Amino acid sequence: MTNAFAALAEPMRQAIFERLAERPMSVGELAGHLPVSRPAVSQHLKVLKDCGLVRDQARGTRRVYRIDPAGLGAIRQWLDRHWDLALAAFVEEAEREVKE
Amino acid sequence: MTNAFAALAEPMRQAIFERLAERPMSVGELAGHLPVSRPAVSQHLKVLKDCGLVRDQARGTRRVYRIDPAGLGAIRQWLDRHWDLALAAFVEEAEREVKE
DNA sequence: CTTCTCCGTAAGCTACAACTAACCGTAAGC
DNA sequence: GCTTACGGTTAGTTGTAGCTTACGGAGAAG
Repeated sequence: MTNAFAALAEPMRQAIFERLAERPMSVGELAGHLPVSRPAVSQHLKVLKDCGLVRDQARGTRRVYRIDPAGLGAIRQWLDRHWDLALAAFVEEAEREVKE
Repeated sequence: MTNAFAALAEPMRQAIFERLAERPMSVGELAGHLPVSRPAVSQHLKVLKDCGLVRDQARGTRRVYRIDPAGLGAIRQWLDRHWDLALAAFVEEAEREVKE
């Protein structure tokens, strides 16, 4: 996947991410609450992990996944940067229309 | 498209969005600066428009597109909500580990 | 050592998204 | 009126993401 945006764009990954936002969970537990198979959840977790959005921890035979706050931070930075740019352009455009 | 996240996930739409963040532009001008055909840009703009991320305005035969700040606001709200959730879960988990 | 549980990975299929080429509609200019 | 410029829409193709099934590996329990 290219960036963290694309990772969270997928609806199923959003659902997984929201579940993990409540509390850390194992792969099987996630799959039990979602309408997809366990391998599918595992693949999604791999994508989220590569983007730095989640972290995994071996817990016996199970593998517990939790959210990595740093991942969301990167998205917020991107959004804030373009948020400011968009607002600046919007204000500038509004001022120009007033002069006309 | 499902949500605004998926709209901005596409790299080409991100490029278009960043161009419009600098200043409003027409479809042909956007296509001239991007490595895709004009219909492709038009289709991407349609997606962005449906998500409320951009607004269009007829300017003679040309059609000028600009960013709609309200669109980014929705994403920020979603992000902030889950940002708080993730942080809360993270802190709670950290506290529990201390007790063990 | 064997068995069971839990998970990751590979192979294969299917569905959808992104792109181009071609067409049509509309506004400006002669 | 005709022509040109600009943009939206459609049809069709192609690449790729997401899913399932099947398999293999690692740890816990007996």
